[in-house]
Amino acid sequence: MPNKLADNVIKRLTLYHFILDDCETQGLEYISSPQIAELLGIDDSLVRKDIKLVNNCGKCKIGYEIKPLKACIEHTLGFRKIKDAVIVGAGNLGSALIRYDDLEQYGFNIVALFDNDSSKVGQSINSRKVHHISEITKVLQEKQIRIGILTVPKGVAQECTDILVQAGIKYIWNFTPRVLNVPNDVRVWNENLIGNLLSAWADES
Amino acid sequence: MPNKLADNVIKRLTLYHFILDDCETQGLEYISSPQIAELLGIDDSLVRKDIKLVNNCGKCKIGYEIKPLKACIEHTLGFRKIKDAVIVGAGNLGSALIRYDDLEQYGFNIVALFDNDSSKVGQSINSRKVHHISEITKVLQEKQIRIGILTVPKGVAQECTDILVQAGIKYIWNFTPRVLNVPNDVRVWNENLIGNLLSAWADES
DNA sequence: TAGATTGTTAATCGATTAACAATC
DNA sequence: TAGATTGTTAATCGATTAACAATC
Repeated sequence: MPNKLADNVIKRLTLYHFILDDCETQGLEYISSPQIAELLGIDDSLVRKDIKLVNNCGKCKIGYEIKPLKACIEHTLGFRKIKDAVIVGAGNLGSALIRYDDLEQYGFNIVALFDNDSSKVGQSINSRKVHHISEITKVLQEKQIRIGILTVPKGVAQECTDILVQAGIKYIWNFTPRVLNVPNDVRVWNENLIGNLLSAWADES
Repeated sequence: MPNKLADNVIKRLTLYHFILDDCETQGLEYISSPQIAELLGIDDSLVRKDIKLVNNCGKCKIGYEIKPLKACIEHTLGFRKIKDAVIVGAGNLGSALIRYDDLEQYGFNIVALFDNDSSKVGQSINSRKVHHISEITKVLQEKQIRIGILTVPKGVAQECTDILVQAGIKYIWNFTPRVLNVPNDVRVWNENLIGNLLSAWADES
């Protein structure tokens, strides 16, 4: 990534990519910034600014060419670069994520799952093996994995985090309703489903 | 909700609630704004400002009393108010969400699921019935439901959205990698898992 | 040409951070 | 008292919006 983009920009670029992918499926060739802005309820000049950051140029009166713009976003956000990750917690959410093919399409490769339930250990979900949590250090170090997805019950969230940190994980995608305590060199993304849903719903008086 | 709070504030308040819940489990009685700020990597004055918005008062030198603060956040964000919702798409993600007990704890009550796969229709998942998508208008209007959770394959996302809108849904929690086209009076929250994960990972050079 | 669109600068807006008096 | 903390105002920072010349 050339210069670090702001989080908001990355999220919007991802949404633009969804739109472009959809347009491409429909066989369209061009799209304009007001069209994108309208779909997302944002200002069209913001769309143009964002697109400028991925080094794509539009054409006056016509807009942006869909295929190259899509490729620019993919390149800038690193969709093509394979990012290995593991899932800790082979429960419902963990199982759903490993079957969520879109993750793979955007470059995230789930290598394995971990759980402490011995009835799950040894099984395969979507052709990925479930290991016992005690094997985590071995597997992570063998495969040099830096991204961990945490989908365990909240009661063991911190305990599992400590194990992940110990094993050398640097990015934790946290689906538990818990705030995790980690060293400074580990980055946590709190998915915070509850907070997102509540803020969407907060318009309701 | 007295005055509409900013989305960022709502998300932070939810994270504070996670922390308070954890502290309560540990039997703690007080917590200070620098302690909360440290856990979240934000400024302590921001924490105090947020807490002021839910009408809770701290004590100099001691901090905030955990139980009442937790209750204030619950009241302001409406955790206690039951919010009925339906899930459209009884696949892996939909099935995982209906089994995700934390949603219920924060006041979201999933009433039913809908799918077009006749092998799923009639079954129950976590004691909620799976209906055929054609029944949606009937069920929604019967139960006055305004929140829909969309976990269908992206190819049918817009089609299902149109059905939801037709049936009177006003809030859509969108888990598909698609931007949905809706009328002005319908609010969409794009969960955008991909964008969130990419922005967490974007530090990596 | 007239009109729609891009690219870009300036202005605005809102959110976060810094600072500090008041309190216990 | 000394020190830690709250509550709050002012300053800063960054993100979004408005405006408009250039382009086709």
